[in-house]
Amino acid sequence: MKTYDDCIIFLLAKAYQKAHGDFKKRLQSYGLTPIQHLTLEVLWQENGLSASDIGKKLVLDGATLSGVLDRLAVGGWILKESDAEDKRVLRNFITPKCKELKPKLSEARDLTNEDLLKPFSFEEKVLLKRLLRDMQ
Amino acid sequence: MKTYDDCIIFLLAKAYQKAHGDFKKRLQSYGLTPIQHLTLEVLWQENGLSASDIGKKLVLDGATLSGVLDRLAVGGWILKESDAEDKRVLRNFITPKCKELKPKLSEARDLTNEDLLKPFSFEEKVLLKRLLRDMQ
DNA sequence: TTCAATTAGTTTGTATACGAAAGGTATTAA
DNA sequence: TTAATACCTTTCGTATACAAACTAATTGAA
Repeated sequence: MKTYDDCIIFLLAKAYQKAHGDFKKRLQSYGLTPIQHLTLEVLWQENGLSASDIGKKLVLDGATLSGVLDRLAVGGWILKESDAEDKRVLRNFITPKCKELKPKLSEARDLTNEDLLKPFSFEEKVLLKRLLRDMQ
Repeated sequence: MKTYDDCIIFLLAKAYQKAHGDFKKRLQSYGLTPIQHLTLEVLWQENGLSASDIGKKLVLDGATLSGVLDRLAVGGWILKESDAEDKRVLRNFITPKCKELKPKLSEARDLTNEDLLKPFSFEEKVLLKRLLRDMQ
């Protein structure tokens, strides 16, 4: 390991930086950030999850998610409702506006993914994803 | 693309999160962060570079680097000196303490890289690095 | 030469990210 | 039944990250 260009930490940082930046630009017109979009994605799969649930799925700190969910609520993307059985829990529900825009938003993610993987063959795409998963 | 687990943006985010977190832990006893370490690495290669120079090498925003260099100076890792020829430029120089600790700090980075790549064969390591580079 | 455009660096504002601690609620154990 | 423990969320502090606006210094073109 001589230079930062051969350092996996640096390479991952720069690859993530590019992916995040590209996605951020594509989402700009919607007023959403990448992590906000990702959070909505979890709720599209399973509406009404708590911050704790979402954090487990996305491997994200509760403190981080607290702010993300706040901004999503302020933006009218989700609605927080207190759980009747367990008063500690706040459940997060997709709003009609959010449901309506889902196809467009998912398309934005798909297009970004395609663009990012454009340099690679099918085999390379599969391999890259596997290698990244295996780092965990 | 059905779930975030097949999304390259998400996979990169999580792989980077792990690399960054592991490196952060390993550096904790030195009072350095990963990005601070990376900045020092640039200066070890070429002492006296300006913030602008470093930003070009690391593909980092000037606003970000401004804070990073400030904290490095406060921590006694670098010394800022005004350039005689161009008064706009601040050149950053490694301190003796920083030079002294370089072997230990480089070892910390190498060990983190080794740990992160432990799951892979030699061929997979080379391939992963190439794929990440080719994303740029 | 002069003045517009460019460059270097900082500051401000917004948004992650996480550790630690605080405050409220629920469960378990003695 | 109370005390200890575990859980859910928010707040605080620190550190990236970047856009935009700003000052100061330099360069380039008319």
